[in-house]
Amino acid sequence: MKHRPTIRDVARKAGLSLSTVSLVINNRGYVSPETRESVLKVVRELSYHPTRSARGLASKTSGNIGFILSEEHFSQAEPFYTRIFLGTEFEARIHNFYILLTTVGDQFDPDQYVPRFLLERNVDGIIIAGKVSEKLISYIDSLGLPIVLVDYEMKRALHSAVLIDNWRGGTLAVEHLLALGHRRIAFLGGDIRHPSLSERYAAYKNTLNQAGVHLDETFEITEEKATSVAGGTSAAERLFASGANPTAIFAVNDAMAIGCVRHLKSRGMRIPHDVAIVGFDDIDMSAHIEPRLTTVRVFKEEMGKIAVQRVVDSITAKTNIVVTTHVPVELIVRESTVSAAHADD
Amino acid sequence: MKHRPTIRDVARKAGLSLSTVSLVINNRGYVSPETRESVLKVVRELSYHPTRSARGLASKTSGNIGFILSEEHFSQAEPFYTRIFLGTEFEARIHNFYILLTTVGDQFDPDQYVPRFLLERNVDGIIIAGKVSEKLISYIDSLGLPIVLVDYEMKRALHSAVLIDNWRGGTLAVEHLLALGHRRIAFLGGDIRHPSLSERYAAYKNTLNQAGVHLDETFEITEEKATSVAGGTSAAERLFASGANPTAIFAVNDAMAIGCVRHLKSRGMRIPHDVAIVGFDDIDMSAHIEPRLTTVRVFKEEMGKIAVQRVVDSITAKTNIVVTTHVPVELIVRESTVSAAHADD
DNA sequence: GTGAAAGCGCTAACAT
DNA sequence: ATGTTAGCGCTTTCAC
Repeated sequence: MKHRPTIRDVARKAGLSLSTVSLVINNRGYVSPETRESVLKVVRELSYHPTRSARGLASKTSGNIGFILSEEHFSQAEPFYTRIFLGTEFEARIHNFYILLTTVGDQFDPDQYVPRFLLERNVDGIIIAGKVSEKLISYIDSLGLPIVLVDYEMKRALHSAVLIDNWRGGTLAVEHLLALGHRRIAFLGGDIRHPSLSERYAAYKNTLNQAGVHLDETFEITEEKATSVAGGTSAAERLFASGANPTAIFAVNDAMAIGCVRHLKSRGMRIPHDVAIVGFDDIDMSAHIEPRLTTVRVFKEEMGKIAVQRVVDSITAKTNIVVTTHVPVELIVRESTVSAAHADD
Repeated sequence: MKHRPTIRDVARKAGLSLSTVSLVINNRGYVSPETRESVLKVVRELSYHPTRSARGLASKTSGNIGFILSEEHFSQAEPFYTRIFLGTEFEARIHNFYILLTTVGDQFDPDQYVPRFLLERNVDGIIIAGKVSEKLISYIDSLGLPIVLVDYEMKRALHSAVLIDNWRGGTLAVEHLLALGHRRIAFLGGDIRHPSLSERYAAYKNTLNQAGVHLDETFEITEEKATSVAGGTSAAERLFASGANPTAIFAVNDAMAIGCVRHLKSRGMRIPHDVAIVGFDDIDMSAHIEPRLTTVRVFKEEMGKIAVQRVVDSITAKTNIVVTTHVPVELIVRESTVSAAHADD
């Protein structure tokens, strides 16, 4: 026998039929223990392994999970979503799936461009990270593929989602600043249309309210386009240009916080002495900038793992239960707040 | 017609045979322009797309490229290899391939564990990042799959490889320190068995030699197990514990450089005033630590892209040309060397 | 240039 | 519990 063995070879050598061998291999149906054992023996002897394509064609499954990310997140190699992606890769292997990555633009027009793995029927389920066009989501729905959203939710919860506990995170961050005695706490936000970010903003306002701190609109920067390092710098510029004099800043994510730190340093301000800063996400960099950044840790790999578990559940169980998971967060106190300025009112 | 169209539907509607349609779709063989156009018209009308599994079964191709990474690199989410991986994802989509990621342990025993995509014939070519067991490489060879190595090379160049120009990088780094007036330049290395690292070490020694600087063995730490941040810290400890008093340090990679910076700071030494430091790799963090790290930039995404191009070449051309690419490097001068201490001999 | 026919290797009814 | 029989949707000789 020259070429690699097929299920036929196994059946022949075991003196059984194709279907019996198939049942054993897929661990399905009822096969007597003796028969099963003899099949497995031959499988071992021939070191037989089913071919993915053949399986796929016959069973209409691919063994793949599609991971959809927005173009900008991917091209920037965003440390946040990259981590989530790596988390899915990790978990996928445990469930014997592979992850197929693709990116999509802001807009979605099915006549224009559709992720290839959807057209080719090359995925059994989809994980979507971050915000994408809702048209795309309904398109995928129409294909009957299970979808799990990560760090994004739609108005009506028709899909399983893995979300950050943004409300709690925002609350923890602001409470931390309050506990340090701060009262003039600014908010540095970006594109607040993303549900994760708007929730952090809401938590900020709520926490201050609860504490009886007057909300000052000049302390809130909420229309910076990009929630990036550059966006953080420019938001900080605008904040101080407006004459605001906060003693603490809650940045909507670490990237903005880092940009903000950069700007404050350039103004000769000392952190946390003059201004304390809290970020959100706990990206790798946060622990390495000077001063090390106090932030709200998000378990990014964990989110990816859970997303895979959910989508695998939907694929295998064929059920349509919608499960929304809020992954807990953790306040990580570091040097950007630790020796906080004293309250001044 | 309820379900998605097959090549049959296209053939029928176009009044042609399956094979003709297939030829058009695959852009192969000779089909008259009119026929071709009429096929494409029907394809558009039905919005037909071939199914990957069916194609794969018939043509014995998968449309996937396997990416093999060592377990430790992956689990640590090593920023270096992660970037290379993202580079491959990026380029793969351009060539209509998907990347399937897997990890392998240090040892390879085909009777023990073989990457699933190899057993399932689910990849058309392989990219290997970093050092893996040579047994694994020969095993893949025996399957007849093209291999491209990234940041690793074997004694005899039987495989295409995408390599860093480590020699030039090491030379640039040390020359930079020499130009700043340093003479007592230490080397902080890790597991020198990795060809990339040993080459950096060799370049270090050669450059000092060329400059007529005496090589002092107490200035060379070359048996630290891990080339990690922790490894850098411990290597730096040992360096100074031995009584060495360098004015500059060339660390074999940024992770070690960062660990070294950490140790120097804890000793109260000022960088670059007391000791200047150069790293290698230019991982993201390097630009964000304090002081910002002078380093040798490696174009990691670029390496991933080139690797995909090479493996796609081998897959499509079916040729066996071995191409070794040395990706250029770039010295990035930052604060960890910029106001260097003065030469003292 | 185009068509007919044979299979790629497997799964999934349906029988038995 | 195991076997028989059809395909899954495509590519690929080989005729014509």
